[in-house]
Amino acid sequence: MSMQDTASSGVALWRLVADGIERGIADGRFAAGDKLPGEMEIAETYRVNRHTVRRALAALAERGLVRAERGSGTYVEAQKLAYPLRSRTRFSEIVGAGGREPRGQLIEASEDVATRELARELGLKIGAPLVRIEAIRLADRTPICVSTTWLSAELFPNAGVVFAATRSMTKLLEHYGVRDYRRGATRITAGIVDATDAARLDLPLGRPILVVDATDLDLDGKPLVTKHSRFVAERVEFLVEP
Amino acid sequence: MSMQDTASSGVALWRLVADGIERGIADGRFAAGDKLPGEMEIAETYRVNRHTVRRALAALAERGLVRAERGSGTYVEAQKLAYPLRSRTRFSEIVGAGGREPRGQLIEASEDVATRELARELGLKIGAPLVRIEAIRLADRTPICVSTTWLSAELFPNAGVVFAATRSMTKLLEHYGVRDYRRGATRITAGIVDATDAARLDLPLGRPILVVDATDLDLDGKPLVTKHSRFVAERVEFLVEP
DNA sequence: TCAAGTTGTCTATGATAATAGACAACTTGA
DNA sequence: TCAAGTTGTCTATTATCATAGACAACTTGA
Repeated sequence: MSMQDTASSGVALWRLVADGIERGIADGRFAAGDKLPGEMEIAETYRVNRHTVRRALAALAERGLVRAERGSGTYVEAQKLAYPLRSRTRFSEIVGAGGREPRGQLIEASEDVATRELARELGLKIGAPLVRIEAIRLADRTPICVSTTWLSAELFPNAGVVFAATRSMTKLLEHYGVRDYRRGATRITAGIVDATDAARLDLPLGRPILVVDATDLDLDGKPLVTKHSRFVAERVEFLVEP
Repeated sequence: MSMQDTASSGVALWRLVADGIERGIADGRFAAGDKLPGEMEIAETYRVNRHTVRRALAALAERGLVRAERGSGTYVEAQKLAYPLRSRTRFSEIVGAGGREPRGQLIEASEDVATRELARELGLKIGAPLVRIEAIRLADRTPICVSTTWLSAELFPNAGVVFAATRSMTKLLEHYGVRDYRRGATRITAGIVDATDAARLDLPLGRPILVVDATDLDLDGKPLVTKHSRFVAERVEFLVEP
């Protein structure tokens, strides 16, 4: 097939194929990490030579949207989420700014008691009653991180139920009358994903994760919540701004 | 310059040029009937070869958006004026609805006497005194039609002078107290432009014209005026609505 | 280990895109 | 009438687009 057959549109065939695949990624037909159909299969669906498909895939790979693995297939490369670390950090706003849809999902909510570290972070006494929320955050359909959040059970009774309903920490705090809050100390380390998180993050074992410990404060500097988050390293990129 | 130089976009250069010119037509930078810049000038503005510009213009000409005239230039082809044929037909309203400026121009006004056909159309006796008005109508600066209009000289004395002043048949009738009127029988045929009309319509000899004979009636059904109009076929399109 | 399926690379061919130059044919205005 | 400017047409060259076939290199699952 030559460009004449497409009514001589002035647009190269490989570009049409590339646009089609990109649309498939954008609208979720091909999710991040998914394996695309084989080059031969794509060639057949678009009625085009395999080399033309390769040209299209090369263009997408150039932009980092897909990644070819010899002998295995071509995979949708999850674009890294640019995650600015500022005093005011809202997951939903960050994801939305990237043109993606933020989602939160409750995994588990339970009661807990403050260890010495948790007590210090939250300004409570050791053994104070806490609510522990295990949640996962996604951009579009791609898991970005799982985080464990602790709140004082006395200040935020039934916080687990509220989070399950709102799916947003910001809205949870609003529910208890917290109009605004800001990020306190943030510590970042790295590690290897464990089996539990791997399953939750849809990630193979052995992959690196970014571990973030942070405490959010109200405007008076009083601790509200403290979190222990594990980000998929290959899906996120922290931006530290001056 | 080759396609590589445009970051290998997969879109042919001539297509980009064609799209640019088309946008210029769409947003009014180039009005209908306007002469486009010369091929060389376009080539310089887009930094492409003249032949690439010619390819772009050929694509636009294929779609009827422009028309090249050897030795003169390339012109924006006036889109055909959609001319609905209803019982209430006002040239100025039809042209205005298309976003173009209607104009009328008196060519000649003279006295005449009713032939048998004119007498029948106007409900007068053969030989009755008439006013004959020769006028041309334009949309923007493009001639659309020339029409010969006959009115009773007794009912509309000095009609020629009034039309020269008002340049509108509707206003002429208003001047004589006719508040409203409607279209009676309309007959449409086609023919070839004669030398006189060709000059008036700025049209080469041999081009087809639409010939419309119509009589306008007042609200009681009494004939007011009868017309013999010659429309430039390539500039107008009659719409017959149920 | 092996077969099937995948991506990577090579050669080859024809059509199209884009460039370049030259000249013909025509229009316009001085 | 003439010069300048316009579009039309021709040849020619280079690069890209698209196709086709063959085989290598690799992964995966049986």
